[in-house]
Amino acid sequence: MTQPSTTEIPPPEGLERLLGSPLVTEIEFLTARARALGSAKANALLAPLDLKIRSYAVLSLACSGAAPSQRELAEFLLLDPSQIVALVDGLEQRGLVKRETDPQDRRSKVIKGTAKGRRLLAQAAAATQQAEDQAMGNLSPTERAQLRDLLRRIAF
Amino acid sequence: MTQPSTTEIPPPEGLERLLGSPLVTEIEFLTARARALGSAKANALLAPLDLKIRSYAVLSLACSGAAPSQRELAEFLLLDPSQIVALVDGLEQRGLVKRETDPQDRRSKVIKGTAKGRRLLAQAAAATQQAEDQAMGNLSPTERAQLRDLLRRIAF
DNA sequence: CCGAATAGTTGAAAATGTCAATAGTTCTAT
DNA sequence: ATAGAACTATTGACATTTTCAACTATTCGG
Repeated sequence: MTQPSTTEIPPPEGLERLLGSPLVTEIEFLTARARALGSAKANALLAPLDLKIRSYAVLSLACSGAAPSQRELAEFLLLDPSQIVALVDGLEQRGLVKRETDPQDRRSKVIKGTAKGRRLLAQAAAATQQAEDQAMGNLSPTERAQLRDLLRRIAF
Repeated sequence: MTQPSTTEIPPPEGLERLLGSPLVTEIEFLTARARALGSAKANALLAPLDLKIRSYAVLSLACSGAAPSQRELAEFLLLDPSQIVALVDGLEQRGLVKRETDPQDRRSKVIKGTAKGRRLLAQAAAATQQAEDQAMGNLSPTERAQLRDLLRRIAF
């Protein structure tokens, strides 16, 4: 005796009921969900290159020409300094980045991408670009630009 | 020439240099950073109520009237079902929600907020609202609405 | 020069995420 | 009607991530 058995339309997802919840109006929830979906996709596309979002971000900044110190990476990526150590260790062992002690301040080490690192970054950037395209398939280029700008203003 | 070092101007944060990095144009990175900042703030404001973002989300959905099953919560919050068990356990032990086996399908358990749960939710919602206000202080009400809509479209 | 502060590193503990196995229930196809 | 497939919640193991407290080397301020 199931009520919606005979001629009722089965909901494709069944979660429409929850979409009306007040939670869905909260930016915090929406960013968390968008991030979870996006990073899952990006990680999947980066996996063939033996990178994750984290290591990709470090590699990208290392190759950007900005020559960030590990402390700067930690602050920028909102990670604990000890995590940066692990990430840079991994990339350095693969010959993708190198540590250089800053002559100005010999406590700090500047992270620079190697030629090999830049080559891998090119592929990785293509992968994340693809992930972004998939994630934002619903949005027009204008809307994507809008979203980028709005996010940038709450992310810094 | 990327060296504007006319005089030694110590930057207030020092991270401006990294803001020009290509990484900053990637939505994935921006949502991750926005989410990290936002959830840190929200968690801090929820801490006095002995809630975290996760438990708050479950409580909110439980009290929404939608009477979600645990499987639905898992899918909606993009969490493993086993994590839902733990979250609901915690809330149930505090008398904030209750489990009811669905008469329609006795495998599934429907989560409903109690009166006590709704009272706490009211305070918690105020806290997250405050967190959101702080996080989006830079944005006008119109921009906030825009951001919400754009996020909603990539989050589902 | 000396003490305070900082950058990187190490290691441990706590929190999260992931996954496989299980019991009870429902569904599907004979 | 029933056997087998599929699904829900649950448990427990295991990996990953997060968080934090030391410790060394170096720089900074007085």
